[in-house]
Amino acid sequence: MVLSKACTYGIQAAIYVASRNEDAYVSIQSVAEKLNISFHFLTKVLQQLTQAGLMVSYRVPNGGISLGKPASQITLYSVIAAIDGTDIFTECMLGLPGCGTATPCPAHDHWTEMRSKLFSLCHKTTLAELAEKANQLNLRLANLPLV
Amino acid sequence: MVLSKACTYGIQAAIYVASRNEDAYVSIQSVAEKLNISFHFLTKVLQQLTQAGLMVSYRVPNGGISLGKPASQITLYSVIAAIDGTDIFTECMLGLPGCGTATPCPAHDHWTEMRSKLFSLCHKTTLAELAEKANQLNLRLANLPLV
DNA sequence: GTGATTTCGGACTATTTTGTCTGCAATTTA
DNA sequence: TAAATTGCAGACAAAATAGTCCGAAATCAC
Repeated sequence: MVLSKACTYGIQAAIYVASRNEDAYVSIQSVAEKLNISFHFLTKVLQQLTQAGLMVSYRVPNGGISLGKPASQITLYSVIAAIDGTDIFTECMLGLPGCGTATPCPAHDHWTEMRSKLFSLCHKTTLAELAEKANQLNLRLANLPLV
Repeated sequence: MVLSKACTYGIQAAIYVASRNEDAYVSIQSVAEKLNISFHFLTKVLQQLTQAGLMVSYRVPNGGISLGKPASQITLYSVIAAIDGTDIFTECMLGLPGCGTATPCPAHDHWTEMRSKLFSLCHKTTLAELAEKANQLNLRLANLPLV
């Protein structure tokens, strides 16, 4: 799996919050229910996003979480970086320590190209774009089988 | 991490075996030492490659393992598929069950493009190419820090 | 102030991945 | 035939990830 489960949950939740187009807070509980994610687990994941400043939380009745800045200013990259770190954007495909331009592994060139594509993709993709897509056509966002 | 450790070990070992340009068998022990991988763990990984027909083993003094077919006919894809399976080539970025053309997730289009690039890259990259690169300039292949 | 709701923080359990160990099966060599 | 070398198979241990639970801390509504 390229992203950890925690990270995919975080992205899903972020998109969901952004897609509401409201400034009001949403409770983590309701997000977890909508997306079919374990509430307690999601709580911990979202804490990483608030600590990174991507979300703000309000610990109060009818409080919850909300985006820390405009959805158009939150990149997919920043969400991934806050949860999984930046390893996937820098790591050697073969996991070799010290692989780089100076001492490349055999797969280095191919992989560097892939990584930079992923890097720029994640940088230019914002929550605003993803949320808009989620709203158009009721795009799929929850961890539910299709039955 | 996009590939599991087991998978990176398997690829490294496969490249190493291919880079020897010999038909003779190599003991897993010596491969493990060269690449600085745990011998027993590598043994289990390579069993998956022999079961997939990518390698052949010879259980005998001075025996070991060897490629099951010409290095030019073993793709990076087949090695990855034998160890990690094909999930990374088909999975939704957000891990959503049932995400596809019919019911896409918001990141679907972007990700499908990345995946297909990865797919074709892994299909066109053969052990022969990687081994050749490894031989040119003594390219990096072992799990050793650079000191 | 009291009670309700909500996130925060840490401890805990479960599952998966990674790594280790031991004995066995196969086959050559002497 | 006996001994040595090698991969195979399964049991086991350790570490990382995923998921659960509970007691706070914060703040609003009354």
